[in-house]
Parts: sequence; structure tokens; C-alpha cells
Amino acid sequence: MATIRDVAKLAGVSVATVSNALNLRGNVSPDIKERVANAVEMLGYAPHAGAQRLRRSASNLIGVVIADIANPHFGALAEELESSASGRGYSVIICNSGEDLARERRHLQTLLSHRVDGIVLIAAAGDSNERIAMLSRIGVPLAVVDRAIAGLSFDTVTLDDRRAGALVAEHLIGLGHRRIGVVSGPEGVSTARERLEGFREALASVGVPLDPRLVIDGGFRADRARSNTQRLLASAERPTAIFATDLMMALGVLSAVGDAGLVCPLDISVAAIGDNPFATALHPGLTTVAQPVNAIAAAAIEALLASIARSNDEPETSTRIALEPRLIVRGSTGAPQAGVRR
Amino acid sequence: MATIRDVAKLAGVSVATVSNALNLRGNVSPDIKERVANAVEMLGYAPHAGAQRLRRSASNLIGVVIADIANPHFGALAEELESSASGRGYSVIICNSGEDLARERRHLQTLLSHRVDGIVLIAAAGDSNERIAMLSRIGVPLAVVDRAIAGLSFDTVTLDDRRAGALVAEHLIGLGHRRIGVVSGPEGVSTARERLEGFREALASVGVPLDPRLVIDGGFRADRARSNTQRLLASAERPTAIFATDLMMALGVLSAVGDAGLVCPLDISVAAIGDNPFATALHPGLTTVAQPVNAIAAAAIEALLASIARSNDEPETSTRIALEPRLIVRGSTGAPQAGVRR
DNA sequence: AACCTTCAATAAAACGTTTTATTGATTATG
DNA sequence: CATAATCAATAAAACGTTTTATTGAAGGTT
Repeated sequence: MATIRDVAKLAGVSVATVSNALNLRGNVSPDIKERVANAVEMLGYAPHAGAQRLRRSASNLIGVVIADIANPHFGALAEELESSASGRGYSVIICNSGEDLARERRHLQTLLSHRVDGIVLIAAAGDSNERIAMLSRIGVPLAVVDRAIAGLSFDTVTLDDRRAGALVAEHLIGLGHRRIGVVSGPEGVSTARERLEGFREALASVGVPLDPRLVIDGGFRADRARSNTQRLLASAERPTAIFATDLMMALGVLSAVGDAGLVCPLDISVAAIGDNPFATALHPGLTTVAQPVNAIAAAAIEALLASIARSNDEPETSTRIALEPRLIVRGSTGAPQAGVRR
Repeated sequence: MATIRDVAKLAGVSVATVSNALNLRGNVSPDIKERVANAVEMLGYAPHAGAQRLRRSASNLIGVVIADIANPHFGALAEELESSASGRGYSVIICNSGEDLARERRHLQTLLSHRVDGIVLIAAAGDSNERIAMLSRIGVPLAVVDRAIAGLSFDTVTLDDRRAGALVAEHLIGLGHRRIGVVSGPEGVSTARERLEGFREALASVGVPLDPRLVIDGGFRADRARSNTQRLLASAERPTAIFATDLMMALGVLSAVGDAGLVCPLDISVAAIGDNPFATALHPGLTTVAQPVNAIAAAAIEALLASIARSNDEPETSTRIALEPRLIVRGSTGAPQAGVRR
């Protein structure tokens, strides 16, 4: 691989001049700039990022650790995070923890080693004291996105999950549903907890208590949601509607509904949180709560860059942003048909 | 940030000894190892990756450039690539080009600057001489995955796209379909071309020519596929089946089918290439061709590491691997109902 | 007792950049 | 015309590691 010395030699100038020419610093005459550019082209020279990092203070690099890159929601988030960041002049390194705490830890360590200027963390499911300990002394601006982490004061940007759950509750109640099943995510994940809680509260506020027997675990996974929903549907008092707290689980719910020979929304209504092109393609279209992925990403990058900017001067004040969800009513929800098929 | 000198000072040993202790090289007595480990823990020391790269020859880093991280198929591929690579002791940096050639170029450049040991490229759509020129002198082992690039001799791992197209054709022909519409992807992307070509050939081999008026563009996008399919369905001689060459477009097709008040598979059969949990969740389930994403990723990493290993000794022989697709028949395809609803 | 090995630890060079201070050369100023 | 000011280019130090060669010290072998 060519080094800056090779470029200097070929261009017939000093190393310093090459550096100046490439970084548009100091005074370099136009023809020398030209000669340097030619030499770079000729040699296919790419500056050694490691060596650069050694001298420069900022890396202009942001690390993103994602809980599960195979999940379309996180994929979309990654996409938006990257375009937000690159719009502000930062490059982005994406790492995938695959919902594994150990892998998450390794990735964070790697990012620290690369001296990124900041980190965006979409935390893997599960709590761990080790994580708390590590994060609390991480020494680099960090923004927590999508899933909140308790007990740490980082800038946090999420959907207003409580409100999202409430939106679904209000919608279903408004349609006349009273017996509503919930397929919830892992207890340890804030989004799962909050969405359920918001749902429960909204129900309670109109005097409809949530029957704990109708709340089942789907673990944010389609297969798990499917099998548990099958059980729920087979129970004596089948609910007239089901709320899935994420889209993957909604798929499982829909499969189970179809397996049971039920028709949606005639026999049962289904609603979920999370939206993507698939929700439209289903027939009937799935009623969902859309997340402003774009705004979430933008806010996260904004907060992170602000944190990077103030660096170690002012006291670290951490902001907590919860963005507004939006209900999209499609065909999968309707009024319950009293006793029609029971 | 703490440096290795700080660690050395705190542990009361030389810098070299710290390095040896951390890298398990040379002879370091157990108690000194212990002292070093403690000092590292105490200071939260993370070795400066840039400085390491400067001295080490290998970086143990693999760069992955992905065409569109928001597409679940590529997300899944990214996930598998990462676990394959990390199983072989490599860390992975994921970059997202968002189907943009300029961004792809920037990312490749960045990866070169970071002196990755190898690159996996899932090429953005579109041909460009600039890309050809850049890649042909890239000087780092590179494997092309999923989408082939013409005119370059890199290790290439893809689905056997031609065969995948043929599988769908054989299935639909076997059911009795003769007028089949195709929603195809961008001309410039190998997967789109090959799938269509395999489909066409298989049809031709049983004496059924493909009516060019039934081949429409969906640009690998759900919305585009939807609007163009609407037009196709409204035409005089509506096809009895539609083949979408990827899953996103299949969603658009299904929407259009529903919009037109048609029922699948009664009025029209739909099949696609690409499989994920959504295909099962639909009702009826979508007939698809599954890609062995896992095997594709493994083969790609294998080829890349082999290429890294032989490095600059032996002449670069590039392998071309096409993996076997598998047809999964679900409810969305059935025999055409002669004139039932026409 | 003299010598060779092995073992632990170290000093110092090297990696490829950026940047500060320095040097000449050229142009402007009094 | 002398001096100051600007401009272009450079030499060399510094960044934080790894690694080679070196140094003692401690055991082993005759």
C-alpha cells in the first residue's frame, strides 16, 4: 500500500506539503496541489486512517450498536441514523449485537478502541449489571435510542411507547372491544413494558381492567407469538381483539388467527405497534401505530453531536426525548360481532 | 483517555511488558499479568486501535458494504455475514450505501483507509465505469455477494437466480397457468435479470413464450410494483398468475390484487423470490423461493478468507458460487379457475 | 567454578500521519 | 534601499502502539 512518503516522492515535494495539500490547510500553490492530486491518483493512495487518528483529535466517526439488524425496524433505524449522521459530516460504523449482551459489550469495546467520537446504542434485550457498570464509565458521548435503559443518565430518544399503547387501547375501546388480548415482548425491554403499561392505563381510565390471563408473552418473535396466540384463541373466553406490541409478533398473531380458521376483523381484530410496507400489503391491511423513525434518528444524532460538542466542559445534562406515535387505522380492526360465530 | 504508558506506570512495569501481557506474547510472569490486568481495569484502558493498526500487519477487520440495510433480506444477510466472520475471529464493520453509487464509493474508500483485511460488497443498483475502475485496482481481497457485477473477476457468491426463476415457472406451469405476469426489478441488477431470464427460459422450454406486455417494472420497490400491477390487472387480458422477482415487490402486487377486489389464489396466483417470516404470516401464505442466506454468507466469508490467506502469492483465481434455491409452496398459488370470475 | 540456557523484563526503533516551528524567497512598506 | 510582511515549502517532533534486540538474573550442566 502506498504511503504519504511515496506520494511526496512522486510529486517531488515534502511529506508535509502533501498533507497540507490533501487537507486544504496552510498555503499550497495550485500547481503543487495538482501534482499531489495526480500522484495520489497514480498510486491509488488512501491515507492510513489509523495514523491519522493518532494525530487528530476528532475521528469524525460515530459508532452504532444495533440490537438486531435482521429486524426491519432496526434496519430502517440504522438507515436513518446513517443518513442523519453523514449529513452532519460524520461516518458511521454499524455493529450488530444480535440481542446478545456479550456481543454488545465486545462491540462497544471495539468502538472505544477505534476512538469514535460518539456512540448510538440500541440496547440488546436483557439487563446486566456488567452493562450498567461498563456504560457508566464509558467516557464517550453516548445516546440511547429506541429502548431506554434504566439507571443511567444518557441522552435517550424513543417513541412515546406509553402513548403508543394508549392509542391502540383508545382505538379498540372506541370500536366497542372489552375483552382484549395482549401479546407482549420481553419484560426486560423498556418498549415492551411501556407499551403494555400505556395500554393498561388507558383501559383502566375508562373502567376496563386488563385481564392478566389475556396477556401473553411473544418475546418479540413471530414464532413464539404464534404458538402462544394459538393457545389464547383456543381458550374458553376468546378475546375479541388482540394487541401485539411489535410487528414481528403481529405476524405470529395473524398466522395463528388464520390457523384457527378465524377471519380478521370479522371474528377478531388485530392491531400492532410498528409500521412498514408489510402492514399495507396484508389483507386486510394491519392497523398499526407508526413510529417516526426518521425523527427518532435525527433527534438521536442531534443529541449526540450536542453532547460531543460540549464535551467535558459543562456538566453533563442528559435529555430524554419521547416522540409522538401516530395511529394508522386499516382493515384489521373493526367492531366486535356480538356472538356471531361463538 | 488512558494510554499504555499510564497502564505501565500504574502497574510498575515497562510499556513493552504491558503490551506482551495483553497480547499473550513472550514470557510474562503470572503476578505481573495480574498487576497489568488490574491496572487496565482501574483505568478503563482500551488500546488505541489506530496505533495498533500502525504496527500490526493484519487488522482482523472485514468491511461489509450493503446496498440497502432497510431491506430485510440484506439485513438478514448482514446478520449472517457478521456471525460467520466473527466465528472466524474477524470483526465486521457494516456500511450502508442506500443504493447510492457515490455513497458506496465513499464507504469503500473509508474501508480502505481503515486497512480492512477484506471487503464484502453487496453492490448498489446501477452500473458505473467509475466503479469498475475503482474496484479493478482496489488492492484488497473482495467478495461480491448476492448481486453479481459484470466485467470483474472477484469471488462471487449468489443465489442461483436463473434456477430460482425456473423453479417458479415450473411450479406455475405445473398448476396450469399460461398467461403469467412478471414484476421485475431494475434492469441493471443481476438478480433481476437472471431471475427473469431463468423464468423465461423455463417457460420457453415447454413451449410457452413469455408475453413481453406482461413483464412490468417494479424497481424492487413495493410502491412501484403496486401501481404498475394495478395497471396490469386492469388490462384486457389479465394474467392468471403473477411472479414477483423479489419480496418487496410481492407486497406491492398483493396490495394491488386486494385493491382490485381479487382473491388470491382463486382469481390470481402470486409467487415471489425471497422468503422471510412475513411470507408465512400472510393469508394465504405466500409461495416463495427461499434463499439459503446462511450458506451464502458462509461461502462468502470462506472465499474471502481464502483470498486473504493466499494474499499476493498465487495467481488470483476467482471462484463463482451459485447456491441452490428452494421452492416453498404455500396457499397463494393454485390452479387457474377457467373463466370463473371473468 | 566456569559455562551455557532459559526466563523476565526492558529500551528503543518503527509504523504513517499531522502539526509546530523554521527557513528562504518574494513582495510590500517606509 | 533597508526592513518588514507575506507566502510556500520543509524538517522534525509527536501520537500510541508492537517488536527486535539487549540486558540481567536465575538455574543447569559439565
